[in-house]
Formats: sequence, C-alpha cells, structure tokens
Amino acid sequence: MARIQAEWRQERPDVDTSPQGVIGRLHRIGAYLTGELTLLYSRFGLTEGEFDVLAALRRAGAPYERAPGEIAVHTMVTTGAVTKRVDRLESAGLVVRRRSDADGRGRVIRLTPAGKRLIDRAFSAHLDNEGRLLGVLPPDEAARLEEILATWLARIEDTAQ
Amino acid sequence: MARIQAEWRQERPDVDTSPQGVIGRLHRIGAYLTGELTLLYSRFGLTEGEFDVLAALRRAGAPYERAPGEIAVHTMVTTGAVTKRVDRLESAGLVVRRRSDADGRGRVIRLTPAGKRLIDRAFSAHLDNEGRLLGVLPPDEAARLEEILATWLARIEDTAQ
DNA sequence: ACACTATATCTTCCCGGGAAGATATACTCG
DNA sequence: CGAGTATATCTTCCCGGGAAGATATAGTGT
Repeated sequence: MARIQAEWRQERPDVDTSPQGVIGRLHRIGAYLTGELTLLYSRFGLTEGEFDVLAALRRAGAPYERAPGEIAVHTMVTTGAVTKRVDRLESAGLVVRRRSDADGRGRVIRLTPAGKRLIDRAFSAHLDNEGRLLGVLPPDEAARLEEILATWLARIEDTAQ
Repeated sequence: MARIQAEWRQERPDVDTSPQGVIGRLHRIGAYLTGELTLLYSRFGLTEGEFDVLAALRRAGAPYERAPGEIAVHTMVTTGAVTKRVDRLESAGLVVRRRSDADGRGRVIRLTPAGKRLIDRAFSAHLDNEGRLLGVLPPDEAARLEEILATWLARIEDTAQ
C-alpha cells in the first residue's frame, strides 16, 4: 500500500495521494475481513447474505418475524435480493413465508426453530471470529478505532439524510 | 449500528458483541465509500474493476505495460477477472494486448494514449473525491486512523504470509 | 531430444446482486 | 363508491467476478 503511494508520487507528483493512505487501507482490510467472515458462514452452509437475513430476524426477538422490506433496509440490499435470499433460506427450511394479516400486499418472513438454532450457533461463532480478527490490535487502538469510525459513520449517515 | 448492538445485547446477553462496534462500522463505511467511488468512475465510463486495471498500468510508469498475472495480484482478483476487464478495456480502445517477447505463454497489456489520458483525468478526480470523503474527519483523527489501519493491515499481511 | 511437470492466460459455467418492470393490494380524493 | 396513484413484493434480465478446467508454452531431469 505504501509502495503504491510511492509509485503514484513518482508518476503523478502533481496530485495529493494522501487520502489513499486511509481509504485504500480501509478497502483492503474490508476485503480481508469479508473473506474471513464469509469463510465462517460457509461452515454453517450460509452465504453472507443469508447470514444477514437470519441475523436480522433473530435480533427482532420472538416471534422472529420481519417483512421483506424491513429486511432489505436492515441488510442494505434491494428487495429483489431479499426475495432471492429468502427463497434459498425457505427451501433450506430455515425460514417460512406467509401473507401479512394486516396488509395483503405484505409478506412476513419468520425464522423456523431450525433457523433459530442455526443462527444462534452461527452468531456465537461469528463473534468469536470477529474477536479473533480484531485481536491483533492492542485494545486501546481498537477502542480509538471504534470512536473514529463511529464519528465518521455518523457524519456519513446524516449527510445521506 | 449502536441500535443493532443493543438489540443483540437484549436477545443474546450471553455473547460479547463488542467486536461489531469496529467491524460492523468498518463494513458500512466501506460499502458507502465503494458506492461513492464507483459513482465517480462511472462518470468516466468505467467500472471499479476497469479503473483499477488502468490505474495499475498507469502507475507502472512508461511504457505503461504489465502482464495480466501481475495485474491480478495488484488488483487482488483472479486472472479470469482480469481477462474480462481487459476484454472490455480493449474494445473501448483504452488498452492493447500483445504477446510477450520473452515468454510465449505470456501476454502484455499496455495503455493506449487514449487510455492514459482517461486514467490521468479519472485519477485526479478520484483523489479529489477521496479527499472530499475523508474531509468530514478532523485531520488529527484521519491521521490517527491511518496509523491504526496501517498497523492492522501490516499484521494481516504478514499473518497471510 | 523426450516425457513430465509447471506456469500464464483464457474459457466455461455458475452465483449473487442490481435495475427496472410486473403484479397485487391499499389508499385517497372527488 | 370508483379512478387514479402509491406501495410491497416478486420477476426478469443483466453484469461482474469466482472456480475449475482447457490450452499453449516453458522448464527440467534423464
């Protein structure tokens, strides 16, 4: 990464490459983390997207239900993506789909008991995994990192309304 | 994000969700940044992958050549992905492909003058864009963030050999 | 020089997600 | 109440990348 910046300074001395120091590294760390997290999900037979859906349902609390539109917002994907994820989870017997009582257009996705058991195990393993990945940083740096990221994300989220 | 953690504490008081404070935020910021960067690339008619290939060639210095395998390593994708990116860039007239003189198995990808002009303009705009995105953080926090990310990435890169 | 293995690139097939349109239902205003 | 509009979900089509295999060429040991 530092080498890349050096190459750019050589080739394009006219531009200020300093933002790459942060954004480039963030990108790479993100890619690495995603890879490691996905590897863990796969041990439970899940993709990242499926894990996210199960997690969104699980943290809704009993009876572990949510509308597809809500899930789309929580997991930051389109509703089309949610439809497909739910299709896969449904055929794996981890969730069921039914019509909403209150609104005929709506559907309700609900965790099955098997789905709840799976996400509970997978989620524990997931947090251990995250702990391991973060564990290479000294605790004070991790804490400072969290603060800075929180500041940044807060600004982003209110810029985006 | 804080709300998500609170929901988990409610539902799963047995697990330590603290790593999510860092990793979850990093994931979200990464997704946001990727979206903003991609938006800029698209103004130059490029996808993120195509931009990365042009950038890798540009920073190689004159005569702006690299082998597909090298590009794959630099851009952290498979060689299959590079083949397709180069196909698109080649038909857009931004790069050319030729056989390597030294090795009959090898190919060499080279930036055309049009490709160089495009990536030079796009790269300047890209850095301005990164500067804008990072600009919402106070400079001392940005600097501290870079340090911490550098530490983390260094550990990752040597864990992964 | 020959067989074997290694390497560089490309090809094929698949998968997950986005965008836009289709469908069904709900709401609103005259 | 009916027409028109809004909303929730699903469908279709496309796109980019990964994985694994195919192909062509290079290196190596005998």
